[in-house]
Amino acid sequence: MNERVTDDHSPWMPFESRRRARDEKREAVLRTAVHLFLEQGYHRATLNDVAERLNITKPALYNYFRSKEDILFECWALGQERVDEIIAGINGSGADGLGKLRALVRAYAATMATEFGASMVRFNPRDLSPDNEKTVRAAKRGIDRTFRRYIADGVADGSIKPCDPKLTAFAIAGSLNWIGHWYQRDGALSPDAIADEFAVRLTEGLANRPIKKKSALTAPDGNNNRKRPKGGLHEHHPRPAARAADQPGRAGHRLRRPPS
Amino acid sequence: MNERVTDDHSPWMPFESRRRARDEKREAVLRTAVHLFLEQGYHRATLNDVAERLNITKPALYNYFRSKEDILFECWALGQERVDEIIAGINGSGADGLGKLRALVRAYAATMATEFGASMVRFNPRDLSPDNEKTVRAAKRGIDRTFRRYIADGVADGSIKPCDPKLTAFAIAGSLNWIGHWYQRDGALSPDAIADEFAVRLTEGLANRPIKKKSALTAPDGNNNRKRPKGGLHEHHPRPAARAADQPGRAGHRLRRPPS
DNA sequence: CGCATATATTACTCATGGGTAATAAAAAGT
DNA sequence: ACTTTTTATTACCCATGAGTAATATATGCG
Repeated sequence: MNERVTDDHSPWMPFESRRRARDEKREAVLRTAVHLFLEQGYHRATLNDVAERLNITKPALYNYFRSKEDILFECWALGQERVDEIIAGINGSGADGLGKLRALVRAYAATMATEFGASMVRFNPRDLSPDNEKTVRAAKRGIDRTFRRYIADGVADGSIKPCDPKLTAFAIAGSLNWIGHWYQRDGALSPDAIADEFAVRLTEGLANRPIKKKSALTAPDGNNNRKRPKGGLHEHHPRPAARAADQPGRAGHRLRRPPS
Repeated sequence: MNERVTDDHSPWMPFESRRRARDEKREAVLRTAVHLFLEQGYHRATLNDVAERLNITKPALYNYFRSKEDILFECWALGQERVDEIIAGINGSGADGLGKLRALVRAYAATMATEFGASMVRFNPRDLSPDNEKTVRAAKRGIDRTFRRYIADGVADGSIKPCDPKLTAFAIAGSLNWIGHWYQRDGALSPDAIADEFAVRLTEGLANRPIKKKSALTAPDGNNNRKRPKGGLHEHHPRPAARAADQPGRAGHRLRRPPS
């Protein structure tokens, strides 16, 4: 389709750069929004605040998102996508229960030190539409199940001392989730330092063997992912067109898109 | 003053019963409010909701509280008072570092399973007036310092293995605070069961000696305090009088009172 | 009873902020 | 250059809900 590249300029450049510019702006909105939502709370932060900080005006935001709630949900989704990647990576590794648990603790702790990660635990699901709320709650249960499964696996394969997987998972996940509440991105502790410390401390009481090494497999990007969580952040997001209620809330997962 | 008890009815009865009735209503407002604030979030729950559930109307609430924010703050204060009592009790005990830490973990966990306890970690301090926000943040720092101090004491007296008190305190407090997010008061787990389990699990990795007994001194009321946290809930709270801005936000701590 | 005080109701005000309509200013395409 | 599409702006609308004024109803009390 349209492969007439007769003259010397690729006809794809404009399309591509336009699409990229759009997604970069979209991303900038989410980064600004998650920052303000965490700083002031979802209800106190206004869309005017978000727009003003981006040097645009409120209605411009509606070229990229359908509603304030949509923005909230997309912020959450970026954090969740990161966690999904982490879990997929660990499931693919051949580690035993304790190894998988340590890897999860480490990567999850680092994620909680990002703003999109913190949004997963500091946003109130009740502020979302019923559909989006269901999606979020299901994802939270999924994370909880993963913790419990790794623990149960470890008990089964002997790498973890016998314990109640449910309460143990709550205890560990609680410690990690709380990072999203106290971590100051301008403070002294680096996300990696916290992640390493927690990976050791939260599992040493459970382990049947001493700690060997920081399993690096679970943190594909070694650095802290401050600024622009590069996960699945570049995915089209076509555009709203003239305003007209059309698409429902959104499909199963990912491939979210604005109005039109 | 006024001890003329010439006729057969104590002149104190009416005053007293009136004052008590008032405080009971005040308390009922707070219990309803904390429930709705936790269930729907502070901003989604309206004062009409609170009033309706009490079979009164919104303006009636202003006989007991100066503002919605005042109600929010008082909910938090009840949870905080309970924690203050717990810490005071433990400080008075002669236990060593590990003993004090275990006692705190146990009592704090049980508190987090109450609605007023959960309000301490689920309410956003940013929703409070600047003064009240300062009070809350100071109290949070105080709790954190207490955890660190008990841990440092334990390391010093040999009852706790060497560790970083700061991160260890964050880890333990995070686990406990998270209880306020997941605990369902209509679920299977009793607050005591959770408290016992957490007291053991969160400290076993740190202890230099095995666990001996559940230190009962820190939980004065053995039962779970479902319904009406009887702490410092009865304390006058005079009344608003005809509406007129008068008293400032509130003094140092406790002895809070309505408008005028 | 009859005065005073406390408590509650009905009927408002009014600031806030999400969302939209109409339209202008850029880019892209031809 | 001219047309179309995308992106942004200005100027609104309007639902919501906190808080208030005026007033009515209990309750206490001499």
